[in-house]
Amino acid sequence: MKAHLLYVEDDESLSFVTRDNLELQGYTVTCCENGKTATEAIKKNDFDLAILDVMLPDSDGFSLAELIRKYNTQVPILFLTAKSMKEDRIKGLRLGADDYITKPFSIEELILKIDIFLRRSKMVQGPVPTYLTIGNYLLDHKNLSLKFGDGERNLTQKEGDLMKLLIENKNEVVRRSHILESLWGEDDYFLGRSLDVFISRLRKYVSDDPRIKIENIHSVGFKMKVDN
Amino acid sequence: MKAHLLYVEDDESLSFVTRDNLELQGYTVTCCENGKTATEAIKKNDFDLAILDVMLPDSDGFSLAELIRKYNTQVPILFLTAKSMKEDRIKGLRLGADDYITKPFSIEELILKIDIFLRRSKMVQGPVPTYLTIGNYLLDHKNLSLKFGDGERNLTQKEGDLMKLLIENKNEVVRRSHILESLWGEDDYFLGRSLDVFISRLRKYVSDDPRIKIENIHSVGFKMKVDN
DNA sequence: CGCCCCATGAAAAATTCCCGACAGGGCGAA
DNA sequence: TTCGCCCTGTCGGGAATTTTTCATGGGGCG
Repeated sequence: MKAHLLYVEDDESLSFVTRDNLELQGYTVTCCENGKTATEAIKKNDFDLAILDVMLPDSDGFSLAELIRKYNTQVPILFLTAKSMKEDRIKGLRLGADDYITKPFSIEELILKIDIFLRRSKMVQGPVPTYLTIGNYLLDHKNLSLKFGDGERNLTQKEGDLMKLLIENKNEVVRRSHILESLWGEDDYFLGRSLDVFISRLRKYVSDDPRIKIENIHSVGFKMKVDN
Repeated sequence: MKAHLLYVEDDESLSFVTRDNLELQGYTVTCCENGKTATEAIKKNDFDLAILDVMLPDSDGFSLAELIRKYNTQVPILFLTAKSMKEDRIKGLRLGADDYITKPFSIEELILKIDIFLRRSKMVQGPVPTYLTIGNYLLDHKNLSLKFGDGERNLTQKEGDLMKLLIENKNEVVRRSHILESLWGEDDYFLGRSLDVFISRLRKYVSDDPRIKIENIHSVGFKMKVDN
């Protein structure tokens, strides 16, 4: 799914280039040259992100931001300011803008910022973290290794997967059925016993840090807890 | 819950003031003066946001950012740069930084940015926690846990379900037959005795808050009452 | 007063979990 | 191919937890 951007900018020669670049990046761009058309566009569409020039012939970016916020309190808004005026910046940020970019800007920087904000709103996938931590343990799931202090233990695939699942849901209940389905693909009584065995093994592995507990929730599942 | 910030800055006179201001804003701040201590802090803690000076005596903000990203691909990272060097900016942004602030910066602006990023990362965090409250208790039905102050107790499925039912109808009568049918699926004499046992147990669980009472309505059902 | 309902502790029953021991089988090394 | 190791799954029996049942006593209501 392509992200849909609103781009309001009165300088046509600039907007033409910028728009082109953004579309090359795979975004759908709605371009407006003044406050009036922008207002209409805002009313008609749902955007994933808005880029607003502060100075417009018949309006200004701040009013547009306010309007956008009436429809949606979440859309990231980026302001384009000619000078880096501190007052402008702060006013914009207060209104719920997420960032400002001072002209002249490099298209590369703009695209990076757009990605950052879209990533946060889940439109763009970020990379997977290399390490997961719990207490003083460090799980490197890709390499199936569990480090503690300067010690290190290799895990088997299943051990690693289970550990990952528990850490990703630390302090929350993970249901047996959920574990069985994501690790074994099915859920029957005997696999349940196998799971118990793995849990028992993991308990041993993490027993060096007394703050970590893998609690059983009777007939529901497990909860990996870590005290502070 | 307070947000926990990592702040890496080698200029002590600056960091002292900044830290003070941030703490006044209600943040918990871990302050580091060099790359070494920062590295340790990153390995040991989970932060909600990181503020990194680009220039450090023994390291630089970029390496720290890379390290942080190995543990967590989501934490917002803000860079502090002495000059607004384009190269620096872009390098930082590529590494997954979320913004940069050029020194000298106003504390107001810093705080605004922090708020923006924290707000955003909270929103992206999984679904809104499904808490039900009664008095000073907090029921997380999905995780079968009942919190009171800083204590927490795990509930069984049935206990949790019953608690939920009562809280959802707080200050209203819930009929025995209704409870039995929604928790046990049927309504006979012995299940009724079981229900009594559960009610009795829940009464104990909520006895830390004297305002909460589970009243019996003779031959009708129960009412969970909370005074003000 | 007498009957039914409720409260609650205790004990029994049912279910689920734990974990040591070990077996089958995959896989690499010799 | 055979051997041996390691991962995984199976088993058994005892432990632990949850749920039901039971016994007793109190209290409301007609």
